[in-house]
Amino acid sequence: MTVHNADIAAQFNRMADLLEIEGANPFRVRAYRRAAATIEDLPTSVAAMVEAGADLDELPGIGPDLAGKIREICATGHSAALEQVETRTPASLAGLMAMPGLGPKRVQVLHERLGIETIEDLAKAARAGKLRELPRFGTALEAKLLAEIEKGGPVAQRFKISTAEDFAAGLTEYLKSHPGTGQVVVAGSFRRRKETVGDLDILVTARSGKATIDHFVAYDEVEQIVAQGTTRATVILKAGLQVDLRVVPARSYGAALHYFTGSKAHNIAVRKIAQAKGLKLNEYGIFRGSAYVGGRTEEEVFAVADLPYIEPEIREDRGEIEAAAAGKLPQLVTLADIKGDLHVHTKDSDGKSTLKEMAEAATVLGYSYLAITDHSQYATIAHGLDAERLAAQLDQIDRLNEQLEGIVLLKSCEVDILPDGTLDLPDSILKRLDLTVCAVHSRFELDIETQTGRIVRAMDNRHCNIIAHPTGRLIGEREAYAVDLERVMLAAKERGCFIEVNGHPSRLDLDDVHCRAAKQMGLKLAISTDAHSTIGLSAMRFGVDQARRGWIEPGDVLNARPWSELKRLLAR
DNA sequence: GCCGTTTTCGGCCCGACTGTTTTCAGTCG
Repeated sequence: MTVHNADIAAQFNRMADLLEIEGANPFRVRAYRRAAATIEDLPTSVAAMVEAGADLDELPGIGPDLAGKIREICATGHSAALEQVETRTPASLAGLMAMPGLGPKRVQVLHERLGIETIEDLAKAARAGKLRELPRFGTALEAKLLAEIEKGGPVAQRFKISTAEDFAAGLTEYLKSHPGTGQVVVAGSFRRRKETVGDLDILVTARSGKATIDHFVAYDEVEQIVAQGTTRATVILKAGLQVDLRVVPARSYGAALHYFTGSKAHNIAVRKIAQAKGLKLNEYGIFRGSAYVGGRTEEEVFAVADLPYIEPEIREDRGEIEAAAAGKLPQLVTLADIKGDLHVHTKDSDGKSTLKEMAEAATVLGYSYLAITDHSQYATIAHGLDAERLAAQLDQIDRLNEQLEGIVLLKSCEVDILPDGTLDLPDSILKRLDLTVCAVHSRFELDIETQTGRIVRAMDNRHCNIIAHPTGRLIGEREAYAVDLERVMLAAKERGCFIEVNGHPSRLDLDDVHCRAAKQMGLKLAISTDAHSTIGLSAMRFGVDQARRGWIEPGDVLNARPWSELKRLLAR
């Protein structure tokens, strides 16, 4: 039995939900949620830690009690304490809390007074007009819940960062067009550049909140106005994306930007520091008593806590505050550091653009090299290259390089890792390449041992340089295949191989947590786009964002180096 | 349930909006 970190986190989150419904000590509830978040963010397997006899108390928010529950879940798959709670409070009630308008108190009332346990029970009671009779329920809430259920219930839809960018751009422009509007900035997880966002949090400075909000809710993409006051409003766009707007005065801009950028855990940690210094920090500024003492810029907010500016991408309370206090913040990699792209396709396999077009587009981006990595023969559907066609392409690249100025095309290939872990092309052709990118595109269903062994075996081939999109996941479409990434990364480090951060917004593979793990083990990464056209080259920014979330610095990145230096690193 | 420059007990972040209330609880972020 494999117990995943997500399984443990799910049990702790359910425990928190059910205890909250029971009216337990809110700080106890918070302790379960905090522990769940800690475990979810952990790049190593908690089950493996338990097996190795590691001290779980070392993890933040995990004390003796929760450490015991973790060990129990790892050993048995479940927690007796949770089962105990579920005998009193059905687990399905946790699902009811996902309904907008229902929190722990109302769910408790529904359960106690009407015996409601499921969404179906809730629908029945709402249709019978029974909800309106309950304390602190009314006809408005009853109708709202029923409408939500008939719409298909709560779907915690998340949007890819690239999709969110589309909506954010249009909205930002629209808001800026309103007279009297000052700054307009999208905060929240969007600003922290998470791979997906659940909603957009937009912050605006303006003289009149009401005028700004009236303008906001009149946006032609608005489907529904969820809430509308004088300083904030919430709407749902026709595409289903929720957008929250907050209006603050200019002197609160920095404090509000910090507050609404989050993450929540980061904010709490900073606020605690301010509080310890006798100051109050909220979205309106920094206050001593009731006197405003700052908050116009984010720098002022951090200064209150004696901290330097912390980049939004790492504000997750994963050690950034301690690093800032110690003057050890990473100098995060930026798009400007990137010297070339190491994973792109052309018309020769399944791309849309020619070699020359790709080279020219890369030149425009200021790159000094571009690795051409068309698919190998196994990928028949992608018109993959066999040794003969690849040889012809290599000759063509040689000829093209003689004409090109300011950029060099690197001879490469995205070679399939076959089910047995061998590579899809013979060494006789691979040895002609400047570098070889290897990837899994088949047999995703293999068990974790076999899949991991397959990838490690591929790296045993001395021509293998970079493992592309190491988990194969497609965000919102396909789960990662079962693979022990830690073992893959360690094997890569031992063999002088590297791992890719695929910048395609549907992949972003490695994820942020494993980028950080790679850095900690001294494994360098390639940030690549997997572009299938000249337009695809622009996805580099998403890869860089993901790497930044993983604390990656230019020195950790293969393609932040000039080709002469990169070439030496690739020799194995 | 965790945690400690307030250290083994007593705290634990804070404000806006809604609906239902007639001064505020519940929810949300």
